This record gives sequence, structure tokens and C-alpha cells, in this order.
Amino acid sequence: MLEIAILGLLNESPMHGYELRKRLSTLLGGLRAISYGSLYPTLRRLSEAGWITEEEPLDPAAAGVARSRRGKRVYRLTAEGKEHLSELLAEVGPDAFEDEGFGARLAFFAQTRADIRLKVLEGRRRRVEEQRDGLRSAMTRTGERLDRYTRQLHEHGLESSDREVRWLTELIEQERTHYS
Amino acid sequence: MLEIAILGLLNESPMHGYELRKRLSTLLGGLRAISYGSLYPTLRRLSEAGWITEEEPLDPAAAGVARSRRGKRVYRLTAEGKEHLSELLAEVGPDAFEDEGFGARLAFFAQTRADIRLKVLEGRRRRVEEQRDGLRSAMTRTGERLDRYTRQLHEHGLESSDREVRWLTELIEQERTHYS
DNA sequence: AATTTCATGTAATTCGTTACATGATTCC
DNA sequence: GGAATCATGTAACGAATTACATGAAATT
Repeated sequence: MLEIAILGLLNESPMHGYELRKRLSTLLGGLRAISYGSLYPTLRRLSEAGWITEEEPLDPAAAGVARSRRGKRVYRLTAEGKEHLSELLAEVGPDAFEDEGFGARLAFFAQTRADIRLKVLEGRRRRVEEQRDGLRSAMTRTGERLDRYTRQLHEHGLESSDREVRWLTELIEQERTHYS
Repeated sequence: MLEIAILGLLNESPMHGYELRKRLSTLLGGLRAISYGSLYPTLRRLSEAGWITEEEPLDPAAAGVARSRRGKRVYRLTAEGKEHLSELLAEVGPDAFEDEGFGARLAFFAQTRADIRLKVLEGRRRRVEEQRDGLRSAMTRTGERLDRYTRQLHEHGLESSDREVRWLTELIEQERTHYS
């Protein structure tokens, strides 16, 4: 997930890690920033895989003294990285329909093929429908025995999934009329 | 989180692991069951901590032959476990306001002190409000530059958090009028 | 008797966090 | 020149998953 998000952002423009992190936090929910302990090792890994390049911070020019390796490192997506990203975006496995995976996919929908977009939206809808139905049957099954709070929680969950299904249906229709 | 959920369920009635897992999946969302690779080690840990007891499956009675240790194991909450659970439910740290933590707290609200319930609800509301405001300012800040899909995602997120805030406000009011 | 479902468990791995530590730059 | 913020990194750990493996009970 981090991988797809990093590559997706770097596809829009080159950036250094710190900035990447800020963009990452506002990408979806807004809250919960990614930690450095996970960001930098991932950047290193992507770099070793050849999907991004990291620009070494320059030594202070003519000065002969060896300098610290620290400093801003600008990361860029390579051609292989671009290709890898489009493969990742096209992978419509089960995790593409989970909250996080779906959010990440949707955030880069503009860079995703139209047929894949449709598959992602439909898969997500199926998933949310299942959740809604599970909740609904849990409520009718257990019926009266549910305590006040659990019932409230279930009702709110039910309404939320209902709304999301309607939202997705709208998006799917728009996709179909505009890009089919 | 798993710990609080297991103890909470066992506080309602003794159960074996397999059943616990089924109850766990319907507890919140409905979907995404917990895996055995996480369930059984956790049960072992809780047992070693003295919070639950695991009933050894009986050897086939009089038969002298040593039997496999396999078979249904019924888990029960101990007195220490009950106490530990109420401490856990009373811990109103940051993770009590996240999606998962809040869901787990709410699921066992009936077993939670009224003043703690209020704190949890208010903390959750604050959290969701922050998220909503972050989303809102991200939308006005970036304004037109957002692509169609990101905007849709943000709008839906905004409406969802708005609804949740209203829901929480209602719950808080009910708490205040009924239990203050 | 065979198959499915119930039931328990372990080992390796994944994906992330927290806590720690350092250095560079900007602002007052 | 001191403080805050920007910027990068490592080590230890945590909480879960997947894949594997076994066995008991119920169903057909």
C-alpha cells in the first residue's frame, strides 16, 4: 500500500521523503501520518528495485573535505517504476477492495485504465454490499437480544454501507456513460 | 484490540476458540475474520497472564492410554481477567478513538462505566471532527486542482464524517440525559 | 467410507510502529 | 547564537497475516 502510494505520488512529481510524507497524510483521511521508520526503508527498497532513483545530496562543491551523506534527497520515478506502478494499479486482487487498498487505488484513478477502474469500483461495491448484508442479517438474527449500544453501532454501520453502495453505484454509472 | 475483544466476549459467556472467532467477526463490521495464527497465541498469552483459564480437553475417561492434547478447549474469564477487562475499557488513550479501538470499546459499552462511556464518545467525536476539518481544508486549499476521483473521494469522506459527528452528538446527548 | 465442517495449533513473514539519534536550515 | 522546524535515518519491537499441519466430529 505504501509502495503504491509512493510510486503514485512520485509519478505526479519528484519529491523528497519529508514532503512525500506530508502529501501521504493528506492523501486519504487527512489524519495519521506515515512514520519515518517505515517511509525511508521503503524508499531504499524501491530504489534498490530500480523503480525510483535517489539523487545524492551534493557535497559542498569544490571543498575537498568529505561531507556527511545527509541532506535532501530527491526521489524520481524511473521508466521501470512507471511500468511497475501501472501493473500495481491493474492488480485487482481482494485487497483492492478493502478500505485502505481501495482508497489508494481511487487516489490514483486518473492514472488507471478505464476498464480497471470499473473493476475496482464494482469489486468494492460487492464488498460493501456483503458487509451491509452481513450486518443486516446479524441485526435481524439477534434482534431484540442486542444491547442498546451494539444496536446503535450496527445501525450506523448499516446506513454508512448503504450510502457507500449508492455512492459507488453513481460512480460506476458515470464511468460507464463517459468511458465505455 | 484482540485482547479487549476476547476478554469482552468471554465476560458474556465461556467459549472455545473457534466460536470466539465467529463471534469476533460479526462483532464489528461483519467481514474480515481474525486468523487462527493470531487467535490461539493470544489465548495462550491471556491464559499465562491469569486472565482466562483454559479447560484441558479430557482424555477419554478411564482409558489409560495417553491421548492427543487436541480437542475443544473452553476458555473462561477469571476474576483477575474481569478486573483487567474493566481497566482496559477504562483506558481512554488515543487508540480508543481510532476506528478499531472505538468499535471495540463501543461493543462492550454495556460493561463500561457511564463516565468512561462519555469520555470515549467525546474523544471519538473530536477525532472525527479533526478528520472532517482536515478534509474540508484540503479541499478548499487545493480547490480546482483536484482530479475528479480524488474530489469524489474527499466529498464522500466529508459527508461520512459529518454524519458520524451527528450520530455521536446524538449518542452523547442520550448519555447525558439518561446517565448524568 | 468419504467428504465437509469443526477445531487447534506452529513457523515464517509482512508491514508497520516507537524510540532513538543525527544533521541542516530558517527564523527570531 | 538559540530555538524551531525541516530532513534523514536505524534498531527493537508489535500485532497481525499466510501457509502449513494435524486431528475430531458430523454428514452424506
